[in-house]
Amino acid sequence: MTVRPLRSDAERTVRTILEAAERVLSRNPSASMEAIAAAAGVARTTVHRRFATREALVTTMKTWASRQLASAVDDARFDTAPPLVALYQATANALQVKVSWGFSMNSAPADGSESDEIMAGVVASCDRLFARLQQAGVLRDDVDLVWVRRVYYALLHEVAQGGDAEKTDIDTLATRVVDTLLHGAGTPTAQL
Amino acid sequence: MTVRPLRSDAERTVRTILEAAERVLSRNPSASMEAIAAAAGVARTTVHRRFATREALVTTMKTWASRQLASAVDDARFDTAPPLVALYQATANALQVKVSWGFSMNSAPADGSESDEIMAGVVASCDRLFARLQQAGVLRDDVDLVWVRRVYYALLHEVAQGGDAEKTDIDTLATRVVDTLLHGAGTPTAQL
DNA sequence: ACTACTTGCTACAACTGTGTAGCAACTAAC
DNA sequence: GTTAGTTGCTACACAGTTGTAGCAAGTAGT
Repeated sequence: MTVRPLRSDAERTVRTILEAAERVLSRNPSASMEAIAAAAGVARTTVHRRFATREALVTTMKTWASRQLASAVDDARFDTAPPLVALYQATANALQVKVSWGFSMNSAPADGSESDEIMAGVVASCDRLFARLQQAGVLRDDVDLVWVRRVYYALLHEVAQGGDAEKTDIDTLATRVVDTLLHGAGTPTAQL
Repeated sequence: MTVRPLRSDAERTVRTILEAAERVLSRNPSASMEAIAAAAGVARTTVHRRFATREALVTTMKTWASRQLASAVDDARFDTAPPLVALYQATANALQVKVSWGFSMNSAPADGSESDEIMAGVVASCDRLFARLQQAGVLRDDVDLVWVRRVYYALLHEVAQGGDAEKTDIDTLATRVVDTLLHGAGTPTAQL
């Protein structure tokens, strides 16, 4: 159920396994431990030495990914920088994490788990930022901020999963997300 | 691998199983045949009588769902109605299908399968519609139409999955999707 | 050399899921 | 009443996955 802590260069093995698991599980969420071990270039028993159960492995992946995302958000100085700058920075930073850790970030974490709490914290930061953007007149007054956040997450997801994530540079992708979130795809005069 | 066709009221059983499978698999994509049978209120062997293998069941679900989506698109008179009307209609119709058949529509169909071809046809119709919208001046000239379609799909997905899908009426949801797609959430003056 | 640590390998037990077969019972049609 | 069709149930064979244990071998530090 929990990770068995070992010594020295085992650290490296753990990282290797986590990255391989992310690679494999993002393609096939129900891939076997055997497949993960093969991708990591280690024996299946070695994986079990580090992660007692499959569940423990996945939990660790989620925690690991959520921590990286939290760092990415912190680096954008969400609460102090001018809101539009923070939004752009956070988008670029989050994309970088999301491209490499898509599986771990998309599968919902267990209630009360560490990753659950971290992700909830990120959502809270996000909501605060959008509130600031609305007060600054960047977001319309009549939009539902929860909906805005959901759209923002969906756009991040879309851009991170799309095949262009590897070959297009982060800034182009981030610009696309923020621009679409703010202005959509229509002309200003287009009316429903 | 294929569905075994039987006679009379077996038709009803098949529908029951398909709907139960959708309900169960949308919550847990790797749920067992046992769980699906239980949800359908039949014995597991009965499921196997209709669908020789698990794969056959899923394939049938995808085909079924994609046909319904194709109907929904046809009903919107994609190619003849004024483009904005068609977009709104198609959105409302598609949402109705997507809410009840989320699993079957989201999981990628096998290459060359019937559902694959149907879904490809829907994408083509969709792209034609967006091209017309661009020519009509509804969509900006500088936007990438492929990106627009991807955002549109993502918005549909978001709205159909969100908990509000059951209790909010379809027109409100469709309006939300189209409005967000066209204008985003920002004020016209907001600049990146 | 000795020790601690880690790994690969083989083997094994337990469990789960899948697909098939046979049989008794029920239903509707004729 | 007979028949065809359908279902539930039990049972079984088979595959694959998970988790554990033991042992030989390799590496690094002392």
